[in-house]
Amino acid sequence: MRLSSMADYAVVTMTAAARHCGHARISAQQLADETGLPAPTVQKLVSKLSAARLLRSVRGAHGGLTLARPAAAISLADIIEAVEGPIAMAACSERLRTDTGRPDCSLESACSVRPHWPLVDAALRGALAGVSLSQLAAPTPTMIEMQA
Amino acid sequence: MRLSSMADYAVVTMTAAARHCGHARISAQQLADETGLPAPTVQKLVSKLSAARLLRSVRGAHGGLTLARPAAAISLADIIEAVEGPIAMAACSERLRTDTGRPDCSLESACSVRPHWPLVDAALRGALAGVSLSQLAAPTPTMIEMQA
DNA sequence: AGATAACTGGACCGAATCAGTCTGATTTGA
DNA sequence: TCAAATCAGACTGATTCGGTCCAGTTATCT
Repeated sequence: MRLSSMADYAVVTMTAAARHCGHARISAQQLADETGLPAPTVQKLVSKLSAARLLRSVRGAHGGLTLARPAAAISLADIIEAVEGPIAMAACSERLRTDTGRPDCSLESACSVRPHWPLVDAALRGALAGVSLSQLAAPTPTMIEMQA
Repeated sequence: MRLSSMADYAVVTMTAAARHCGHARISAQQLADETGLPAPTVQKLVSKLSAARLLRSVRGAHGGLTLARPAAAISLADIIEAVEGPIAMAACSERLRTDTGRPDCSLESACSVRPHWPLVDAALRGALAGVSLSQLAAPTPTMIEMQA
């Protein structure tokens, strides 16, 4: 139940970017300086975040990064999925949607827990989707309401 | 956002134990046979689950395991925390409650995201606490409602 | 047009965590 | 007293992950 370090850093990076939204474009190097994260790590992160359409990047001299959407329209679930892939608690629930049907869990079709995982995943994703980037960027913690 | 294999197996093991609740005590070996998991792994799991007061173990000849509480009173959050420790998304939110205050994240007090993690953790835990073992043991998936 | 600045994508390596196994100690019932 | 079964800890091998570096591409400024 812990987040990977990369996903953690991604949240910090997006929060830093959100503070500069509306101002100028910000470079990956600048984000690294502000967050204290190593520059190559930030570069790797912004690549994934751009591919997921959370950041918009402008190349060339005086290029940089901006949020692709307003901070209120970006959720914690978006950020985590951009870096870690789809939210799936159990290995078998991830395979349900991705691959060839080749079994790796010895139980497989006989597993009674298996059909329940997608519902759990959805519940978890709902909780994370209820937290917006603008809430995370706020200096004072705000109430987080859960939604179905 | 993925569960560790051990936590995954713990859910499967608890589900198997729930199906025997009310009947006789069941041995760790029996659980291993039914779930298809290696016996030493199941032993390690039941140790943790017993320490967390989710299973009650009876030693000696004709000993075995039973649920410590009715399946409806055991939540997915209980099982996961028994195996993985407290639910904490970010490393720093775990340290908030556990240790000496020694910093390992270079941002520390200046980190603007930090105060928000406990709220996220609570939201996530709430979602997992809403899923009971009796729901997981049911052959047909049931609706999972979220609660604050 | 040339040079510079910035993002893009991949390969690579060291380290830490984790899954799994084994062995010995403890407890209970016959 | 013997046998059965759980309990607790250390150990090991492998997989994954964090982090870095490099070459390539694109756009602006002089």
